[in-house]
Amino acid sequence: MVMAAVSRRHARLYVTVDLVILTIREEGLHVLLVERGKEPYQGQLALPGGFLRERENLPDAARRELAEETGLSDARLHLEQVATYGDPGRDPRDHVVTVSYLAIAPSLPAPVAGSDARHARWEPVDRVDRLAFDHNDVFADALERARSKLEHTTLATVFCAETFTIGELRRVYEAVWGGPVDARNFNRKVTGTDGFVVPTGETRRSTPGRPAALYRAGPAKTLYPPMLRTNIGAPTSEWTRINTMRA
Amino acid sequence: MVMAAVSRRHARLYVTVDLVILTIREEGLHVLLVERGKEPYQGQLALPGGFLRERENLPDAARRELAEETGLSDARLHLEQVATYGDPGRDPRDHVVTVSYLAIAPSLPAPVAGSDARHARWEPVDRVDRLAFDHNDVFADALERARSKLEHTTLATVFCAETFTIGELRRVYEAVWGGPVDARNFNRKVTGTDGFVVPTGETRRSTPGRPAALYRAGPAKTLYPPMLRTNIGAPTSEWTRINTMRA
DNA sequence: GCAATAGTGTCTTTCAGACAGTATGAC
DNA sequence: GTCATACTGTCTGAAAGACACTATTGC
Repeated sequence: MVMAAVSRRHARLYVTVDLVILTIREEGLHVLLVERGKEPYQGQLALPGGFLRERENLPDAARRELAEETGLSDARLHLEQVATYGDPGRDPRDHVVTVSYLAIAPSLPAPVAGSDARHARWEPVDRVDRLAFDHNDVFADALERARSKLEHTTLATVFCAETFTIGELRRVYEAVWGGPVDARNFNRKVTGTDGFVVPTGETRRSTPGRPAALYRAGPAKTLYPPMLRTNIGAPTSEWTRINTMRA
Repeated sequence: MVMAAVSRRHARLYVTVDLVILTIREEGLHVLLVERGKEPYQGQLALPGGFLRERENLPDAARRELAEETGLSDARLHLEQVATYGDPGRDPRDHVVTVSYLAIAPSLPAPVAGSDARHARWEPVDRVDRLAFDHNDVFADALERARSKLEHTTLATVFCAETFTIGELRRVYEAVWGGPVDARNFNRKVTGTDGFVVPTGETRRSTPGRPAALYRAGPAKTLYPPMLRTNIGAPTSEWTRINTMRA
């Protein structure tokens, strides 16, 4: 615990917006990370982000950064503020306050479209290790927010394409929560909750197996009662490994 | 919707910390408000707050402001960050970013001890009307955070004194949620949840009626399963009025 | 037929909601 | 005794957890 001298002067500082962009790829839940090109923490991985500009809104800044990094704009995209980090020592150069945003995107066919893909990449969330600055905390807080929101809201549909199967939606929950979810009880809950999903009438035929009915996101935004993630702890390497292999 | 020109320059701004300090007084849930002594919004009510200082932490700034306004320090006090507001137009003078904190204090015998009580006062939450800046939003978000946290955590004990009765704890829920809670089901839930409250063995004798057993806060921090506030809508003036009269 | 995925049905247990009744004090 | 508050007990219904079985495709 370092006791820094606190000045009496009002601080005038830079504000940045950092993004925790989550998506689901074949092998599970991923987060977008960038490799830092300059000091400090040169060469280390960090969350994408940037400075708030003069006369700019916080959500606008987040959307701008998101577009710069992924090429994604408004369409079917979730963006929510998570927390703010203002430790004087979190950036060795200067006192910088950062506001973190959680972004959730549907599975992207292209990896990182129309961006500086040279230094940006999707990383499996359970491989995230030593990020620059205090980004480990920022990331952990945002991930927990996402996990929690799946319990109380219909947010999971944002991870999916326009239309999706119940199985795909269930795999979203499994990927985010990091554990298996009973398919039968999940079906009951999802189809039984008014406005969660609405059937399109179409089906999707794929490799062996019965074709699955297609749905799209319903008007409901909250889940009452919630779908609680009991007994699903940290991704036990056991389940994660098995599931990673199968997928 | 005003479209302000966004500069390309990085903004260098003042950061403030605003506090939503909740406590329960005889007549229900109250929030601490201050009357502004100067422009803008002179004479209007606002949330207490102040500027972040150089080399100062956000939580430290919040604690400092809290001590200045209420005289309360660490002891048995909940403080948590809620959200950050950065609209360029939220302060007419300058672009100021504010981080809001929710503070929860036990019932204070003295109103506002050791502070500039001249301009500070406790206001019933359902009488909060037209606050300065965007403080209506800030307040609403923090209040909703408190209401939600009572569902999933044991936070309600922070509103109480060191020892308390189940009835007192129930009145905390009723005050925060703004509706009646069934005493019998509440007792079952609270005493049946491991680590929520622990009996002290003592009782408290008061005016007519059987003495109530005293408890203190247990080690549990979360409630699983949660205690959901179903069927408790906005404080229907009906219940609020009745309860306000009785108390 | 087999393999693989999709979907339905049932039993049990936990727990919230909705009640009525008993207990212990002050007066 | 009355009044007021504290506490316990029971019934019911909603819903989650834990199972096994049927259905529809490709091969």
